Amino acid sequence: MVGRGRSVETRAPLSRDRVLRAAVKLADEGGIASVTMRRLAEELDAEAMSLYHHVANKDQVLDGVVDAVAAEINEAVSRLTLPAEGPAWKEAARRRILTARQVLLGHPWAPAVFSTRTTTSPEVLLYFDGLLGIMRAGGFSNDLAHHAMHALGSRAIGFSQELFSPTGGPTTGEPDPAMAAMAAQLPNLVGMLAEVAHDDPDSTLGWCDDQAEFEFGLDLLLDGLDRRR
Amino acid sequence: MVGRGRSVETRAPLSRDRVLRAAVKLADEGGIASVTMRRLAEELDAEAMSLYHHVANKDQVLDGVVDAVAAEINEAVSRLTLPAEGPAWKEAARRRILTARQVLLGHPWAPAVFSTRTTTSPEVLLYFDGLLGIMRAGGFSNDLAHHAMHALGSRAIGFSQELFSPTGGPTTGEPDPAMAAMAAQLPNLVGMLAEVAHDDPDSTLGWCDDQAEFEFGLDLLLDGLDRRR
DNA sequence: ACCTGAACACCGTTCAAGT
DNA sequence: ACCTGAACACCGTTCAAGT
Repeated sequence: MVGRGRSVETRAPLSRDRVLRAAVKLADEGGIASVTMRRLAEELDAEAMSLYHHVANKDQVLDGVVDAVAAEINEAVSRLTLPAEGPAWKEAARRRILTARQVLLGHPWAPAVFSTRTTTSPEVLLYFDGLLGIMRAGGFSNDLAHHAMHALGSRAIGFSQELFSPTGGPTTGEPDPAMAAMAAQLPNLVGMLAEVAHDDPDSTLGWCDDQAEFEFGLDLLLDGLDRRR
Repeated sequence: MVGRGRSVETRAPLSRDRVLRAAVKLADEGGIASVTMRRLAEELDAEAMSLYHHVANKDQVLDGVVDAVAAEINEAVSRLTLPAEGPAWKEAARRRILTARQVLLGHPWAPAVFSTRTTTSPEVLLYFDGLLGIMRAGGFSNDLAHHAMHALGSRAIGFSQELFSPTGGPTTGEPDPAMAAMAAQLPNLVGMLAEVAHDDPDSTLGWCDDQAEFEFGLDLLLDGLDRRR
C-alpha cells in the first residue's frame, strides 16, 4: 500500500528473500503441502516461472524455509543470557532448547521439513555451535560433546518425532473399533492406557509429543550427560 | 514363471497384499519417491486404476508399507528369548531395539515414511506392546513406562533422525567451501570437528546416525530409565 | 537483467465403460 | 466382481520468447 515513497510502475521487485518469506507464510497458513511453486508465485503476484530467477528449484525453497525458521530460533535464543560454566551448563542448555521449541510451536509444519533436508542450513549450524559452546563451558570434552549432539538428535533444536500415540486423540467415551478388536493382543498397552490418562489435550506440535513428555525425555538425556561430564 | 500348477488365462490375481509387497520392493530398489501408483501398477502388470480396487488411495499404500516393515521387525524380535525380570529388562529392551534397527537397515527409506504416518499401524502397536511388556517385567510402573515410551520416541523402534551431520560425508582433503566461509562464526563446531573424526564411513541409515552414536544415545536413555525404575 | 506463456513429463484420482 | 481407458486437476521444470 505505501511503497515507501517509490510509486508504482513495476509492482513488486521479487527477490530470494521475498520468495522465502512468502513460503513460510503459506506454510504457516496451510501446511507445507500448500507451498507449491505456482501458489508461491500467486502469493507474490508473479508467474511460477519467475521464481526460478531467484531460487534454483523447489528443493532450494525448502532449504531456505528451514534456514529462515532456524534464524528465528537463533534470534530468540540470542536474547537468553544464562551462565553456562560448570554445572550451570545444564540449565543453560535446557533453556536454549525449550526456547527453540517455543519458536517451533509457531511453525508446526517445520519439524517434518527439517527432517527431510539433507544439506544442513547455515542457521542450524549456528544454533548447534551455540549449544556446543554451552557444553564446552560446562566442561565437556569435544568427544563427549560430539556424542551428546548425536544423542540429543532433533531434541537439541526442540522437537522429537513420535510414532507412539496409541489413542490419537482425547480419550472420549467412544472406543476406537480397530483398537478394540486388537485389544486382546495388546495387553500391556491396554493396561497402561487404562491407568495413565493419555489425553494430549492439544498435541501442540502436530505428530510430535506434548510439552511434558518432551521435557521428561530432555531431562533424562541432560541428566545422563551431566553424569558423564 | 512357474505359476504353481495353475496355468495362464488371467496373468495375476492382484490383491492388497501383492500391492503392498510390490510397494516395498519398489522402495527398496529406488527409494520411496519411486513408489507411484502408476509404477506400482506397471510392476504388477496392471493399470494404475486397478489398484484402487484393493487400496483406497496412496496414503493407504504407505500405511500398509509401514505395517509390512513393522511386521518384519516383529518377526525378527519374536526370535529373541531373553529374560526380562528385574534388572535384566535393560538388556532385553536393548537387544529388541537393536534387532529392530537391524531390520530397518534393509529398508533405509522406511524411517522417513514411519515419521510421516499419522495413524499408527497395528504391527507397530504390537511392537510397542512387546517393549512395554519388557519394561513391566523389569518393574516399571505404568506411569514410568509411559514416559519411557515417549522419551525413547522413534529410538524405541530402532532409528533416530539426525539433523546434525556437519560434514555430510567422509572428511576428505577437499574442504567444503561454504563451510570454510562460515568457519569463523562456528568456533565450537570447527574446534570439535578438528578433534573428533566425524567420518560416518557409510552412514548406514541414510540421514540417520550411525550405529555407534545410536547405541550411545540408546544407552544414555536406558541407563537413565533404569535408575528411575 | 528480469519476467513470462506455452509446453512437457509427470502426479493422484474420478468416471463411465468394459468383461 | 474385478479391471481398464480416457480425462481432470494438479505438480515441477524447460525453453523460447518477450521487455
